[in-house]
Amino acid sequence: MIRVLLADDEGMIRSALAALLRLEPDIEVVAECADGTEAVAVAQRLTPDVCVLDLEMPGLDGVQVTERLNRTVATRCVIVTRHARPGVLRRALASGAAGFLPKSRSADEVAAVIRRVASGGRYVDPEVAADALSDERPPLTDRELDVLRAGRHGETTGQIARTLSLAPGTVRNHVSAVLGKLQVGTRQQAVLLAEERGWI
Amino acid sequence: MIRVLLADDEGMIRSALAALLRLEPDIEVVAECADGTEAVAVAQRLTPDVCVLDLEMPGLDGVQVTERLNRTVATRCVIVTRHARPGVLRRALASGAAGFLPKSRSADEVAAVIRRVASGGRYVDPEVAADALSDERPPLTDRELDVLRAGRHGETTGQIARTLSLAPGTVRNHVSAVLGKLQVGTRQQAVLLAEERGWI
DNA sequence: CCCGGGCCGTGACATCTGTCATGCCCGTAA
DNA sequence: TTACGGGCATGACAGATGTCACGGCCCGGG
Repeated sequence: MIRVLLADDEGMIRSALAALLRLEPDIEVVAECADGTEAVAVAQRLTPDVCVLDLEMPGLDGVQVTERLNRTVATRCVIVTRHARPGVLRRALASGAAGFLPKSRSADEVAAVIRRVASGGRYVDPEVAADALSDERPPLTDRELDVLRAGRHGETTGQIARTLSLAPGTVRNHVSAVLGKLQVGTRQQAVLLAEERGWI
Repeated sequence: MIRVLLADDEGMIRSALAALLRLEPDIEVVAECADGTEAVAVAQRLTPDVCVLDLEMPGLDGVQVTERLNRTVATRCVIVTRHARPGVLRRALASGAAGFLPKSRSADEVAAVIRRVASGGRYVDPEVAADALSDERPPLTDRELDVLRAGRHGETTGQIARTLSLAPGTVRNHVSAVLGKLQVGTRQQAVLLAEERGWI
């Protein structure tokens, strides 16, 4: 019997998956969680064989949950996400995830991936993997990514500068470099593009 | 037997719901669609009793699909969405939807709502309805909303002005009014807030 | 009728943002 | 060691953005 923890902030898909998985004779859903923090706590208590984690969750996201669990619990994590971009896959694998499945795939595949991962294997969606190999890796430097992250929600340059302890001019310069590399004209467009590609 | 069409661009949830609904003895899933345009075409051909439509879809969104179907086919639409805000509910009901269900609800409820709608009733999620009554309606004027929409993706003021056939100054003035009303400091923050609240 | 209020459109002005040239620091190759 | 390249930080400058005060339009109430 494979003991599974399910974490997704979207109740409908979480309960639907749980119901489907309960129909499988060799799978037992031992917990359902609605956010990352809860998932970590519950997983540490129950030590499920496999954790199926949504990437986008309030509190800790799927990648952060995976990192913590890999350091503390003997469990294997499958990350499920709506935005299946090469950058996201890279982050997921770097965090130690054993499986990666876009939500564009059918629900049937979840059980199959769980079995594979539970038996010690790994699973990465072939299509995203192909993209990740042909690959565009972020052409941005660390500091440039920092600036984009700090300016994600339309923060003013001054605010970004304060959060990063920089002079406003420096922030503007990083932004300028980004705009050039990404061939866009606005900070907001740069942020949207970077989110789109899973760089931040 | 209630004949149901399911439309959602996220394959995992679509297939999961379909699988669960097929377990219900009185419900038959006659079609699954991945975008709005397809949903309209298929619904016109099959005339299902109930259409379950995701709000966020490529091509036509759930509200637009509902509008078109209400003009052409004898079917009833349930709109399902991840972002269940009063503004969204308002738009959904204005389009003639018979049901409104946030994705935060459990998957079990879908079948219940389908039955209710199929028998001529309406269903609106009580929690969102309460929010919509206590109500925050957009404090923004039509033109201000136009400007926000045109500037959604970080477009420059000049571009916005051109798409709306306005002088740049006018656009700036509308933006300024919005920033004041919404108590934020940036156009991007205003856009994010308006999207958040379902105003655009 | 005339007035007031709300919304729209516009231009002048101050401020903020992006561009550019520059200097610093560090790791590496000659 | 020296020279070079890359990333980081900064300030001066030009252009875009937001603020403000103004005038026109329409509608409903004295």
